[in-house]
Amino acid sequence: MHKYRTHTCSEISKKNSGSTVKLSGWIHRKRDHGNLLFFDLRDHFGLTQCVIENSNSFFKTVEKIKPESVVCVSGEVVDRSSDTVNKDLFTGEVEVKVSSFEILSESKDLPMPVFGEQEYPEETRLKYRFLDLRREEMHENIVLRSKVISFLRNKMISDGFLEFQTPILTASSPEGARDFLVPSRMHPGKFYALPQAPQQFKQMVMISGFDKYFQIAPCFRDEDGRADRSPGEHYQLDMEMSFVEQEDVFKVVEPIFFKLFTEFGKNKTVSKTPFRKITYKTSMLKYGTDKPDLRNPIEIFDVTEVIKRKDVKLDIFKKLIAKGGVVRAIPAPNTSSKPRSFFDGYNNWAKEEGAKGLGYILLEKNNGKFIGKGPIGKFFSEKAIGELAKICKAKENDAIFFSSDELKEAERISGIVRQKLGKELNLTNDKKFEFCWITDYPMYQYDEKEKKIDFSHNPFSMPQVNSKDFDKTDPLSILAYQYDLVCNGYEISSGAIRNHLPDLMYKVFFKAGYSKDEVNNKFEGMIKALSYGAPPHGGMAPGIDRIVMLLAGKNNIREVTLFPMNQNAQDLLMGSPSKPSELQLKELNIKILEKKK
RNA sequence: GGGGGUGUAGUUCAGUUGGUUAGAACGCUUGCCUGUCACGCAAGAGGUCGAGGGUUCGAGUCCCUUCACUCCCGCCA
Repeated sequence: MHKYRTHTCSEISKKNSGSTVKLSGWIHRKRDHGNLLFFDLRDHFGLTQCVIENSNSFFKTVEKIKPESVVCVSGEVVDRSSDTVNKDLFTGEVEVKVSSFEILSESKDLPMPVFGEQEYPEETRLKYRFLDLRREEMHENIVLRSKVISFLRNKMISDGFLEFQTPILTASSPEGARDFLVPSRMHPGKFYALPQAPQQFKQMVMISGFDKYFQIAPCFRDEDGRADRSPGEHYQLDMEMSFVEQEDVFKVVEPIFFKLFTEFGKNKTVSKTPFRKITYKTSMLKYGTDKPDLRNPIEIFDVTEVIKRKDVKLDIFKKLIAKGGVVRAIPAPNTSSKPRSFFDGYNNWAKEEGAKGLGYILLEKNNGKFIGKGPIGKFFSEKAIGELAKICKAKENDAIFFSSDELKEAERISGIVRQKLGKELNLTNDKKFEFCWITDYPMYQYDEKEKKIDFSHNPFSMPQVNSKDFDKTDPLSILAYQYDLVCNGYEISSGAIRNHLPDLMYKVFFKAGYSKDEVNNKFEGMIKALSYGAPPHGGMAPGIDRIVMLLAGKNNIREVTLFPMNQNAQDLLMGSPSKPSELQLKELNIKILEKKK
């Protein structure tokens, strides 16, 4: 007989009745009747109830052993009487009558129980992650993560992609997030950087002629955490293809996501392919964000022209428009009968979020014509109200919120109002995965702080203007072949067709203030590689953690990560980051400066 | 770097207008219990009320400072 087990804890059934089995696992839960004791034995696969009577020589030991101790049990499989069958358990028709009992590893009193669904403080959960991971829900999330990664790997391989590893110790890149640096012992004063993404490497792989590449790639960025963003490190399905245009990438990626979310999405409906394509500009207008939650049917409208009319007397908005601002309208269906407190609540909340305020008007009908109620209703003529309702596709009994400010701020506020309305009015259907592509990102944006033109996304993206016309074009109007994949309000992936033309690369960087020498200096390898025959190529890099989070129905990335760091970028289980020894520092030629207070 | 929230038993929480010995449930310990599956019953142990300072005759409660965690902003090409 095997030393530890003949079966797992989810295997035995009536078929095994009468035979002797050996099981190993954790003591999940004990029910001690004094002279008769039940315990559930748990392993990765499931639970089996074991029973022992006081006549048994192991009885005292079993009574004393603490939950979560690991034990090996053997005994006869017996049928339960019909009134003691547990239908909630796979193995609930039988139980194991303990004939021998061995303790393999004892547990101390638990800082948090494995049994039950009670919530526990994250600090405790992270400190005792191995206990937290034994809990049913976490265990399932991590299994899901593994299955998702297997699915993706299999799919990529069957689609003709080759899986490669790229360096972890690499060079710092001057763009993007803050780098993690690793001191070099052999080159005192010099540092490696951990890759923020294998961006340049994967482009080199294309230039090296491998045609299609993918990798489940760790990415390191020294940025602060969020609920949907781990501090420090995360994983991407990094992929790149040669001789492709944007549409080719979409055609490869869409079926992957459709199948993945259909298979693992807990029966929620998934957007049919091809996914909707929304330009960045349209998305910012209609949804106030470049990661719209399309489960929410509310759309935002620009009503600047209506407010400008002579028969609208809203001077506050008119003044903002005169200063170059805009007015955005967010219709709130069937809310005109809501109490004043509802609207005041939104106004106060918006102010807390940094808005100047949130005007609103209630649409009612009189003799078939719209009239505007509410505090600012009186400032609109009947004609203006009609026009407003038409633009906003509003109906009787709808309310319309207004956000007026400079463009970016008006977009931001209208976007968060739309989100809040969708949620609070129960308009957002949470039984769906709504995918869309956000396309045509601007190549540049104006950096107000630095008073200069800067890249808005990836500087290696191909601009939608050719090299000949590039210098003649207003840089802020130049779009890029740059796209994001968005699902339910989360950015799932970013991607682009890359700029494979060194001549155009210099021009692109020049507009953002980099001379040819600087580009040669900072991207020496890239420029060199592009100068010896580079195929047109493009790809993307979906974030795996966020995908699993969506599939698991969670809104925190730590729920689907084995050993996450906390928000302060510390690993409470392993105790990182930690102080190096004097010897380590000496070898690395590093001296720690005391922080000034 | 900034803003919000939370912090009371091992854990989840309650704690009135500032007023006697800070409570409940789960967990733990002990005892009883042969059909439970959130077993039941009884008893018991367990508290620097995050920390420091202040106001007060008196502070878990009010004020100030600080720390931890968390959410958000900044940041994330």
